[in-house]
Amino acid sequence: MLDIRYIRENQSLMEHTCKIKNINFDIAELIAVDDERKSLQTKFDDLKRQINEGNQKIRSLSAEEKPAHLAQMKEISSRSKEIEDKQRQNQELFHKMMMQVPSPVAEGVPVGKDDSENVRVKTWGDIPKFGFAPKSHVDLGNALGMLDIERGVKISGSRFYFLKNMGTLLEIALMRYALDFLMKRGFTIMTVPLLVKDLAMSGTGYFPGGEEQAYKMAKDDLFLIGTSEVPLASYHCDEVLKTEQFPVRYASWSHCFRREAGTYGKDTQGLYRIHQFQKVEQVIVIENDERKSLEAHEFLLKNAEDFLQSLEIPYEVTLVCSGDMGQGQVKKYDINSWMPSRNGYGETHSCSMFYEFQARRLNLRYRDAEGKMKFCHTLNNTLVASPRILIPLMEIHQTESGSIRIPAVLQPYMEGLKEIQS
RNA sequence: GGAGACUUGGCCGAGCGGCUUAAGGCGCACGAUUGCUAAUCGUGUGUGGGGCAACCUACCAUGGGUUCAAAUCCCAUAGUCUCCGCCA
Repeated sequence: MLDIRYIRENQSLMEHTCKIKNINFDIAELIAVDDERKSLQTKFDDLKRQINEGNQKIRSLSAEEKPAHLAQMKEISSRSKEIEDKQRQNQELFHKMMMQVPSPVAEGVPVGKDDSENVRVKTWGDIPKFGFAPKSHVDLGNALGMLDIERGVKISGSRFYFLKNMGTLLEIALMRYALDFLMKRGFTIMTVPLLVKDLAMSGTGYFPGGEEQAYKMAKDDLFLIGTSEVPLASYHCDEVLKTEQFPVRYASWSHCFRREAGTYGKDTQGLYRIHQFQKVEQVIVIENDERKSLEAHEFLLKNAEDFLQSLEIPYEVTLVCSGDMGQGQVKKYDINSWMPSRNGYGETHSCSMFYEFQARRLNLRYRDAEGKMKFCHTLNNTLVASPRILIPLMEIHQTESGSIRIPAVLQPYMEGLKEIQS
């Protein structure tokens, strides 16, 4: 959500933003609704003032004066109720519209229609050349007893899977390594609720719009999180933080659930696109300062890059173009890791910067040095998501004999195991 | 799951339907004073909305309702606590 005053003062920028983000929204209509909101508010305030004044007078009136005065008061009161009704409808519409307004993009964000126009800003690592026919993670996993997709489908349907033996341990090792990694970089780690209320989904910007992608617990009005960004960023909602608390750095390990509606037939191979996965996520909350946001954004990116480098996984970083960005994002990097079986890069990380978009929705504020209330800035990035990360990890480190070499940093988390063999 | 009690500003805590657009205290900020990291006194101190401003207005868990008028009465919901039951 943005400040309506900002929207009014930057109408053409806002219209441009809708266009380049492919969001069908009428800024002029919003402003008209806001005009009505203001005029209703003024009318309502005035009637209320009359009522308050009239009420003060009642006690000092004589018995003869009272009936006439009361009749007049009734009249004003019913008028104020009418206005109040109109105001309620107007507020509802206003709020609904405000929730749809996109954030303008930061300077330097490329304009483009979809992910094909994202701009690569960096690559790291050499794309592996195998002296043999490399296997896919599915073949490797099956051969090494690490996964069972067929039975996952049998039990839960498409896009579900079982991990087994070293597959399970490797995933847990990655999660634990990731938490240690972030703790060393100043993050407070958390285990979070996996079921959240609408306020958290809306507050982080997933609703409205993303309802189809979330599993809903109908009886309880709760939603399974698709990322722990949701509970983490919501953690301080409705609170007023102190500047000494910044930067707030939270990391969590969680399971994540996504319906993947509308992706039928897409990425059906293996562990790339599934309904349930585990992730260690980074979230930062800081002051309302664009420069600090940009710094934090680079910090989050670097954490993920360093992590991938330590796992010896080649990757590219892309600056996501306007059309591929979400409604609230101001700037976004994707990290795509090399996946031999796809013969290309596949998205493994998404690093988002929001300015105050989420903080406004979450009512997440702080008092600045002058004592003024301000909305915070929020950012987030993946540190690692599994089993997707297992794709490059298994495929890149496979050997001719069909085993998988374990990167040195993970070995301590695998009781010193250096290689997964059949 | 059953029964009951409670929910007021950063905190504590008053509050017979109109003199409360919330007393008082604590805390906090600023100032004064005092021979000194304390005491005393004074002033100020919530969050939104409208307005250049003075100012007006809303907010006493949340949402409805009654009334000319609601923190105060009624209904519903949520949360906290206590007791009972069930259970890992």
